[in-house]
Amino acid sequence: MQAGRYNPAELEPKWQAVWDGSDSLYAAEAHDSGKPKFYCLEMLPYPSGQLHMGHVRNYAIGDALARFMWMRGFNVLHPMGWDAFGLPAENAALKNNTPPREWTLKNIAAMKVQMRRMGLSYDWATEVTTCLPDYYRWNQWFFLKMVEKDLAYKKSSKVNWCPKCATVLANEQVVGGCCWRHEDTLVEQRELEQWFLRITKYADELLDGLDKMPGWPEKVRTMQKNWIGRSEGATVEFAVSGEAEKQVLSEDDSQKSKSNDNGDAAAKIAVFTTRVDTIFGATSVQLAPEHALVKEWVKTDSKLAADVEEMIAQQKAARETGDIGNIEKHGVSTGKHAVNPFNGATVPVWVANYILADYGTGAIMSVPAHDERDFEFATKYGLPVKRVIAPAVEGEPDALPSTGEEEAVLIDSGEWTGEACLEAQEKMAAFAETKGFGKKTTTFRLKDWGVSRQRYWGTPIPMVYCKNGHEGLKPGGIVALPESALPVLLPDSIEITQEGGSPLGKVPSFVETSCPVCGGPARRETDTMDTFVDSSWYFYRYTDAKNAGAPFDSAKVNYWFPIDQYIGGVEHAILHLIYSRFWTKVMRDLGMINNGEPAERLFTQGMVIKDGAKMSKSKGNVVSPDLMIEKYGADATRMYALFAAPPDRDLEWQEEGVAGVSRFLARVYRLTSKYAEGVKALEAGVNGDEIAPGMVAGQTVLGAKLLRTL
RNA sequence: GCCCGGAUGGUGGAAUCGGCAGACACAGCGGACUUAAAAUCCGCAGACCUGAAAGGGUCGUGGGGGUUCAAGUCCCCCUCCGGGCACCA
Repeated sequence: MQAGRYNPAELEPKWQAVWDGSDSLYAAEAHDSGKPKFYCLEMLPYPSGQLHMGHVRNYAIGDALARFMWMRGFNVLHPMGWDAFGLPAENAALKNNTPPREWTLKNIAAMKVQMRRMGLSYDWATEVTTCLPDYYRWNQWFFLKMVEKDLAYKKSSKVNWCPKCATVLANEQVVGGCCWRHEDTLVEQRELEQWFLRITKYADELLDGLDKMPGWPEKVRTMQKNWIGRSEGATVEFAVSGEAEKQVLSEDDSQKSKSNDNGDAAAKIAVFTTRVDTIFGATSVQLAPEHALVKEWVKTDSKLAADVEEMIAQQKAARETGDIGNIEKHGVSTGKHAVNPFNGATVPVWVANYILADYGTGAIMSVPAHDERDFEFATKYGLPVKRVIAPAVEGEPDALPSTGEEEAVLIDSGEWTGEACLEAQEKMAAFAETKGFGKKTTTFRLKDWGVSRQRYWGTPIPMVYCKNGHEGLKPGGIVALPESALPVLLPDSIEITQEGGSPLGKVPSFVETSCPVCGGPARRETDTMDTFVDSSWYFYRYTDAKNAGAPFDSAKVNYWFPIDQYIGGVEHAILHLIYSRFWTKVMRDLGMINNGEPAERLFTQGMVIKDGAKMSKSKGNVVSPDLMIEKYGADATRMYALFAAPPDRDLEWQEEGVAGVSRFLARVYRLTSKYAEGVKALEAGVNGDEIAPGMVAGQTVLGAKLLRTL
């Protein structure tokens, strides 16, 4: 028998047919198999209809690892699914007049064919498709649980609106002021009634957990840390002098409203600071233009009203040119004054464009001597600068503003003079609390997750609005459906529009329903859930994908979890990867799972680039995986993706390199074929000229390499 | 501005704990096979100097300093490129 010629076009389909034919080949085994388990997971794709090189790289890495662990004798779970809800299906519907459901399922089928051609070792018996009712009904189920636990609530607030998507976006979906799907489209602010998930309840745990996750890249942990943005400091109340109005609180600060019944209490401004030790150096108080007190004052001060309006307009303009963050500091005096409760000093109250309404209390004390921004502002407007931290070298004052060294000591600070800054921070906050004008406070940058979307192709929110508006229920007659009413099915053939409001609102058979409490007429919620809800827990469903009575069986999840290796793009660092950590903690608190973190190890692979730029249609540098497979075979394509650059770095796609890998595989094949006779003699029954393809042989080596890298 | 990466031949990159820099591959060059070409196989290949050749020598991992018997690798300073965050009080 002559040495076989390497012909992937012949070889690969043959073996893929063998693999497809044996269902159990890559199937995970039962929990009592006695083998150690290994859960290898790649982020599930959106079924756009076309696999791109980024997918190929992601899945080649996961596949090599899964096979490696499988061959080492682990019980491996290596599933795949489809993040199948989302806007592109609606856009396609508008464009081609194809229903989103049909379009999506067709794409899934096409991509599955591509994945099989890639020779990826998925256990298709555990496949999850998020747009099918047997999956999304559990989104609804979780939502009801969260309503019950007060983790889901509805409120009116300023939200991000993408005019192209014609829907609201979560904060995490706004990238550089633009929509995450439309990087050239600026997000607008709109005031809307929306459902929110109380992710902030877990802010501390989400943050502190990051330090106990050595298997996650430092980069991702840092991004999450910054996103959560915990600041420890204090709030201190400055009384507005000469005011005899009711206390006005910033909008988010509902807790403090108790001490509000005293009608003649002076208006107070609560400021948040991380450096309460420098309060003796405060020479003004600065309010955000949107601050509640400012809204009061402009009613009787038309000059102030005009100035503030202009400030807001300027900010909006800056946001539109992308210059927000660089605009010059700018402020107007309100003519009012406030009293520093620590030393009784009366300082002017200003409105300034660099104060954010939605961070802290929307108001600060300005300490120009020890804060750069305050210094810049004070210099511009001639406000006094008062040093309260001793210079590092006595008699040689360092340049202002100075934030103080570790050992810095306070000066000119009344009874705290001579205290070390760090200690003074603690003591002064405690003092303020005993005196009732302040307290230690922690604020977060993280906001609750807005999950309402004014779109059709998503999970219906299982809530109704009773027209009778019962007593004792949430305001406005908001009624949660009973579990027995699930799933709330998405109606099938409807007209997709992109005008204001969800397309579901125009489907009477969907909207009109009855109240589960009184039986009277009711209107369904027509917004759908953010698609990031779907991907927040999909990897739990893989362990028990066909369960019709529950999202999953806890025993199965507890066996497989945590995910041993999660692999995907870094672009989800503060989207999917923070939402799914939140969801995991919620499920843990519902008693459904043991573990509080979903993944032991996370790997973020680099981008695939071509001619120095990320592959994209607009740049015209897209390389089609299908074409590569056709020309060089799946093995060469995959092996090149693994070999040509370290998995965590960007990979420059060079077709000559794929050709080189293909030649390498041909050599391996010839070499093995040459010895096939001997192998045949040793193992009667094996076809000598049909040595298993490079997929297995090559990947043992690459798997070992990968493990070291991961 | 702040945080995190990165910089090694013509090219992608390797060097895992401080121990022969340039693995492997692409492109290139020479040879074999062929009527010829492709494919395949064998070989050469960091730069510079030197030698007829075999060989010998000097320099060399973005730049500058340092530690060490020994530095791509550790320390300090700087430049450039990529990414993230960005008035967060």
